[in-house]
Amino acid sequence: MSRTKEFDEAEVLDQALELFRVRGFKHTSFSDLTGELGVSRQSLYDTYGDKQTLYQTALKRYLDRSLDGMRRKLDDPAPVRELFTGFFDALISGTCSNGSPGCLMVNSMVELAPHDAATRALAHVHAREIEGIFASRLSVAQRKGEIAQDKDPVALARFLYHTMLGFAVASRALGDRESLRVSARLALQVLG
Amino acid sequence: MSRTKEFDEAEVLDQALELFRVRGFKHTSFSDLTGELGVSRQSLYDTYGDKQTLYQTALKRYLDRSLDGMRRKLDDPAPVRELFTGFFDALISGTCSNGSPGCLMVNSMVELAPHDAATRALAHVHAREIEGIFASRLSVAQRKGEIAQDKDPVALARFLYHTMLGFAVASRALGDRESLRVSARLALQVLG
DNA sequence: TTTATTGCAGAACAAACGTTCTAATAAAGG
DNA sequence: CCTTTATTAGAACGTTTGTTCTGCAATAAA
Repeated sequence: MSRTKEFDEAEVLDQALELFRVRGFKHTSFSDLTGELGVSRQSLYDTYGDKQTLYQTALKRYLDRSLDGMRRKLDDPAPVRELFTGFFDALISGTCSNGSPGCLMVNSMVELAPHDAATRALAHVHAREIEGIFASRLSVAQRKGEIAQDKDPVALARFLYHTMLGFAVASRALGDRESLRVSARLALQVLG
Repeated sequence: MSRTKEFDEAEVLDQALELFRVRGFKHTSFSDLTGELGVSRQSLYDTYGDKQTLYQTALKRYLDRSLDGMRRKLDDPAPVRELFTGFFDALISGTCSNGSPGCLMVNSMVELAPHDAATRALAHVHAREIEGIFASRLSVAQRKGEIAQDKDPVALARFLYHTMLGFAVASRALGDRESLRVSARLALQVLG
């Protein structure tokens, strides 16, 4: 019974995500969304709820996808230094790809986290999970003797996370990919 | 001739700056401004121009003040490592002080730089100047033998700038001051 | 004290916002 | 076919936005 949707639910969600990523939450109006996505107002509301809910859904999707990608990329027996070098290079090429809209989560952390509890919660998940992924991979490396015993994998992980945040800002506002790659090399010197 | 203003022009500008810093540009309405600043709409317009101009003026003021402060703090013959450690600690305590609204420039880089040329220009000034301040101080240290000859002061400066950006985001959204201090120590390991 | 000029308060404005209502449309089951 | 249910397009809603207009108050010079 009933009519079928004229658009792909997941695909349109991704388009909305991309729009939010480029323009931010407040700077993206509902008219922008219906215009760019080619979906009517009512359909958006029926499918995703109001603007805030849509944003939150997109952000959650982005977070999940990011974490999955990171886990996959770091689940590799290569030497840590090489591994993280490649990891950061990929991140810089990706996040900083043409037009460089940066990272939706970092953008949200700046625009919304201080005033929206849900976003703040997701930001904390982002931090905790990525630090966890980094730390566990660094621990393995430490057991294999690739990293000195006196280093704290958790502290190293946090540091790498913080530099990641900086890269996201730089790529969005300055977009100097090459010097970010150089910075990544320097950051990874902390591994010893 | 004529009437005198009932408010201090510089002081109110600082209040506006602080409001923008906490809430961002789009999330701060003109009513918010008149309400919190205790100045009438018309007076704000007469004194500072429209909202965008007011923001830009505040941002420029913030930038100048920041750069001056940094120059002053780094104009010190102490050993670089100590000097930068103190510098970052102060920055973390300041930017991350209670409520931690972060850095107005970093917030602007994320919210406005991609779509506002004037903000983007100020962001580039921010980057160039701070990198310059860092680099020149690092060069002095290198000449004094505090830093190995094979290191590139400009690359080091850029790296430190990028980590600074990350700290601003982390302090705004996560507000974990202590682990930022630990990260700062790790970042400064690149000095050798 | 008058006059000229600037500052201020609040009403008023059009435009844009997020959201909802209304009516027409399309598909699937009977 | 008809009925039912869901989807859609577009008008409409009330708010809020940034900005301006209007009228009055205060100051300093003449």
